[in-house]
Amino acid sequence: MNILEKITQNKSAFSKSERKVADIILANPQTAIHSSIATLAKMSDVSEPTVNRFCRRLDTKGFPDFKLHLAQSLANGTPYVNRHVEEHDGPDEYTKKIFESTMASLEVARQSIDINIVNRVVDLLTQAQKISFFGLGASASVAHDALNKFFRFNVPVVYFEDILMQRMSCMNSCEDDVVVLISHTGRTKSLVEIAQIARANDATVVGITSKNSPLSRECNLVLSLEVPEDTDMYMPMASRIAQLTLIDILATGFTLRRGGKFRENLKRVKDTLRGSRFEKRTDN
Amino acid sequence: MNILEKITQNKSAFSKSERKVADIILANPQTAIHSSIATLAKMSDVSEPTVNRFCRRLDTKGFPDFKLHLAQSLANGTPYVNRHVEEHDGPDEYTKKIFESTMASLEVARQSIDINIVNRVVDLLTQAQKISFFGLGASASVAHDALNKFFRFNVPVVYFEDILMQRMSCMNSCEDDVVVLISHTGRTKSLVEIAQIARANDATVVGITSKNSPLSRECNLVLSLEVPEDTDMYMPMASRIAQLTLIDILATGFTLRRGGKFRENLKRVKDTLRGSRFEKRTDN
DNA sequence: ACACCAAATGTAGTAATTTTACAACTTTTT
DNA sequence: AAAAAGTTGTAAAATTACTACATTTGGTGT
Repeated sequence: MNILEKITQNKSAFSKSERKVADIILANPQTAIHSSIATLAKMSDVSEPTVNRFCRRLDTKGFPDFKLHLAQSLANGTPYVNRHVEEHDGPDEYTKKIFESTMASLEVARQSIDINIVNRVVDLLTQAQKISFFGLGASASVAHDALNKFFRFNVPVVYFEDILMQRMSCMNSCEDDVVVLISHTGRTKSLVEIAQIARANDATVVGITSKNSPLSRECNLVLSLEVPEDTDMYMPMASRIAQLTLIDILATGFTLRRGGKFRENLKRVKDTLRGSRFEKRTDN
Repeated sequence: MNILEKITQNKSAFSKSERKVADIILANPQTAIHSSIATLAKMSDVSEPTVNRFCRRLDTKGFPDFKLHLAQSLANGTPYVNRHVEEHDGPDEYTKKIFESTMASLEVARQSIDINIVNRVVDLLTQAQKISFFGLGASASVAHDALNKFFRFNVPVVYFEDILMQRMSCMNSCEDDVVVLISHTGRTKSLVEIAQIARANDATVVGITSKNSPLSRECNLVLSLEVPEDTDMYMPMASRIAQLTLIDILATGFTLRRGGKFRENLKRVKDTLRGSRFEKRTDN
């Protein structure tokens, strides 16, 4: 995707003159996007068609199209080509990289989401008698967060960390209940079992998990998030952020569906917290 | 900076025909950057010079320059100008808006972070005898997530939801303990009290909270995150994502500080989970 | 070492695109 | 109601990018 990355990668496949062009562009990409093909050719000390051929080699339609791609790469705030954290990275580098990769993952997640399913899940949630959120490990905190959000809506909402409690809760579920199961991989055995139990008791099971996973096959509805996880760190990071954002979306859809008066009620819930807080000074 | 925002802002200052152009571009910016001035003029049902004049009114050098700016704005992940969810928004709109506002908030958060403090906090954490993560309400799930991450590092790590448990834990803390307190507003009374208790017992208190808040004044180190929160929804959304990303950064810094061997250990922790999961089919 | 072939590069002309200059039309003001 | 200011479109000019072809370069086999 990123064209600057592409240039450095393919550099070896370029010809001598094309490499001249590549060097000039990499050295000063900001100037490149504001130059015509003629000036760029002169700067690189090659002919204009060479610049054009260079652009095509990078799978762009031509020079103007190349400039567009380049402009986008520069805009992303991704001067750093590699978003993966490396051994020798200092705090400034890994901070930058983690922010950038998180944002990039959100972008990917956004594109992978099926709006129709979002809508249907919101439908289900608004009509539910009881809503349960279950997840294990890293996804437990996501379920925890969902509890916090939906609790404000004054609907019966359930969350357990303990798998036995989760099972018991699902055994007692009935037709108008919705069980939301969260798992990045969708391979956690006990969650799959819980999905089965919930369905056996006529509850509707919604999975926030990956497509074609064992868990997804047990769900009535699957909100799949295809998030590239940086496996170097051996920790779920981006996937969990995407799940949380999805929770935000469901919660938002929920409040919108309930209408304006409902939102006023939310405000009251928030105001209730005031007693537990220090007042904000009004002099700033 | 962002040209799409600029268009909607200046929309009232435009002439009738220019507004036609603005509408077409706002409706389909992705198409606009790949069109010539002629096709865009035809789509907007105006003449080519009108499009050109439109571009100049937005302080660009001309149509190609305008396309460059537009491309950059789109790359930034900010196609829709208004990121605030509104009453009448459909699922596609609020989904898009929430993703975009979340990403935008991360960008703001990134810029507000003080790398030096990140580095010092990582220092503290690597040297800590015991690490505690406490938060209440929406921040509880962030603390919960931090527990999940740091637990993998094989360091004594503590997390409680219950404020009495939090207090007791802090009373028993000693010099080499680090207490991380998470609160978006920094005005939650009991958390401020916990900070005081922890400090009285010689623990180092790190706050993930906003600058100049009551909580921040009680901390030894403050990682301040200035995140614009969309208060219309009366729910913490973006702030919490930023906090989680910060936790990711601290965890990453922690593993990097500990070196390569430590990371192998992490892999083993992850592998241990395998027994509780369904195997991934290898045929895809 | 020379001839030959293929790949690479440049030249010059062509096509597409954008911009300018000016004329016609609309709207507003007096 | 006429003039002025502002807006929009037409057509030509200028810029810019692209194509076809010619030349050069570098490598390979005899």
